[in-house]
Amino acid sequence: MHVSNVIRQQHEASMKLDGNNGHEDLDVDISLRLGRSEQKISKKEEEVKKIIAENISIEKKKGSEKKRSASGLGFRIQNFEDPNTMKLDYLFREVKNKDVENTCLSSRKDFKTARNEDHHEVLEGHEQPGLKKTRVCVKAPCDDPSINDGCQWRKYGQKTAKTNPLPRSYYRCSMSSNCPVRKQVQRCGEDDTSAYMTTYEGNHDHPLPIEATHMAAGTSAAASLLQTGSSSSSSLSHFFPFHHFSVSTTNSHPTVTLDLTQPNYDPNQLPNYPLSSSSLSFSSSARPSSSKSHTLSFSGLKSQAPFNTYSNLSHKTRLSGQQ
DNA sequence: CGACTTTGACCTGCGC
DNA sequence: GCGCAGGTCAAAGTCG
Repeated sequence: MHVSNVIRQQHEASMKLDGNNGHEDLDVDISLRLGRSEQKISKKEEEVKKIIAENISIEKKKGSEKKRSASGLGFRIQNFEDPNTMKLDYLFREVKNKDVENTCLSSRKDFKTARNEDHHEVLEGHEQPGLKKTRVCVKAPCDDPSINDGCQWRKYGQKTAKTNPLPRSYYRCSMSSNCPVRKQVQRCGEDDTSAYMTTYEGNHDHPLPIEATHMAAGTSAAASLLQTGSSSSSSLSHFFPFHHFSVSTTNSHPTVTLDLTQPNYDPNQLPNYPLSSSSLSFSSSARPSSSKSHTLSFSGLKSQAPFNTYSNLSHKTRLSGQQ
């Protein structure tokens, strides 16, 4: 929503200079969703690609859409003037229309209720029976397990697993009395005190501070990709060139693992993929250890911007916490 | 005194 | 059904 507002403001300013109405042809829609689903879309990947190709040609004839149904799935950054991101929208829409075994998509009713009037909405995930919540693991380089990710957490337990001598701490979000979000923090290795694995589970039921919103957006994006069925790392890396990216399913928990301890990715190695025009990357930095503060930052990448307002927009949002 | 942490007990899912 | 292990509860302790 923040990015959307910035885009809108800059676009309106640009339109004023050009003497046009900024509301006429700008329609940026950002949707994030964190829930759970089965992963059966990948089997239909080829079919979906065909559908995408067919519909893109049809849609180009129709021109830009001013209004469209809320049929997105998972993470979606739409610039309706951008044919590349239109492809992503078609992927979501057609996957829904085809109802790929109707296992990983929310119902139309869900989208109706999730979308508000000004087209800026965070779609809530709807849990389905038989599959546990999607988890997002973030391996972050830091010497303090209490990474400030913008949320307020209350520790409710600690356990030492038999298979792992390192204790695991359990936290729940204390910003709201009924917030279901929980996280687990565990040191990555016995001889590795410089990195912690944080596992997030659930959706916040309350407004988040902007720092936490960025974090939630990043993790939600990763989880949503998992839901779309892009289960292979190579496929996911096309969407999100993270430092290191892996997907696993343990105990029926679909899990996306983001490894921030890996070196920064090389922009020159970005795959030549249409969707790279709207992607996210993760980066992290640890301040001098004496300060006991750590920062997780999420930066959006933009390449080949066909939309002139992007050229002036810094997509880098920074999530920082000080203790 | 309220919020948070600690920690042993308890609950629950899963494999055998 | 049983036992194990992960996850959660809740009372007691700690801290500001």
